[in-house]
Amino acid sequence: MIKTSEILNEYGYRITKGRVALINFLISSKKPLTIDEIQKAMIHKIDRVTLYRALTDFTKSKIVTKINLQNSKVYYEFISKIHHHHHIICESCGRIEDIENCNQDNLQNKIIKSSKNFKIINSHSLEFFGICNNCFKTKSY
Amino acid sequence: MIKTSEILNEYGYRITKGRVALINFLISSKKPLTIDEIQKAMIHKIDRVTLYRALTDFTKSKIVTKINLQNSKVYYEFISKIHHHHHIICESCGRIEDIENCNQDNLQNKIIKSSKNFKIINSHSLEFFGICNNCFKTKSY
DNA sequence: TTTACTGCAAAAGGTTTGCAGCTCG
DNA sequence: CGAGCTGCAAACCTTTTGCAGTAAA
Repeated sequence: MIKTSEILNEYGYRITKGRVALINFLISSKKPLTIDEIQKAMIHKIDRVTLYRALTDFTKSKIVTKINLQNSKVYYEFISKIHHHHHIICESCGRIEDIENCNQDNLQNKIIKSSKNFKIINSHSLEFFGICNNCFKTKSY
Repeated sequence: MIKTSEILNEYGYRITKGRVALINFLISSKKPLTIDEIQKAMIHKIDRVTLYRALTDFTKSKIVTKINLQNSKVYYEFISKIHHHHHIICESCGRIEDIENCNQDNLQNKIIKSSKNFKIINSHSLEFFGICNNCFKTKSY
């Protein structure tokens, strides 16, 4: 069980009702969420502007990651220190599934070796786009 | 040498001065460009709104791809049918380098096998974020 | 001639800023 | 008490829409 207040403390944030609720919601959701989804879930608990400010802070502190799933929508997801993962998103309905399998270390090493302009890689993003089984069945792709 | 007018024809677009110039510029740039960069290069040749419309059309036709390089900036890049590639972007100066090495087919197969919700993957995005050699030297990371 | 493409103005969305008041430490 | 956090209004920036005029096929 993750102690939300400890996370906030660790990064020098104050323990406020809004920020605690936000982190808890992100943790429990276990998937990338849009600002709208977050705000709907937290209505009357936190203002939209405050939400933006908190998410910006948390992104800088790497408590949260900001993801772009092509949609031109921005998603936020709690960063689990335990498992780094990626996503596959359905281009039809937007359903998101985690992909645990990553194993880019090899590739990362190869890239560093062959690049003449880069020697440091800090992170990467890897997202897959497809059609989920449900949409495949119901919408005849 | 790629014939721009043939590309436009192939997808049923008209051969207009603006669209020809746009595709030519994207091809010659050989890297992802922001709307601003494109517009600056094409000033007095094409209106910003027209640019958006052309890029939206071309993205739908897969002549061009829209890329999100975390920056919260949107980039557009001409899709070369010859080599599928990815990018590494410098988190300090925004420099972008191509990565030819991809080889995600294996991973793609594994994902399809292990996913219970997805059987079709249409595409993927893979971007690396780091610090380029130049920024590393001059800004002491 | 027909319909796509274009440019301008305006609208619509999403995100950020300013500021005064509140609250955690 | 002081700095960080919050909410509201307003500003800002990017992208889209409406519409009339222009140009490609």
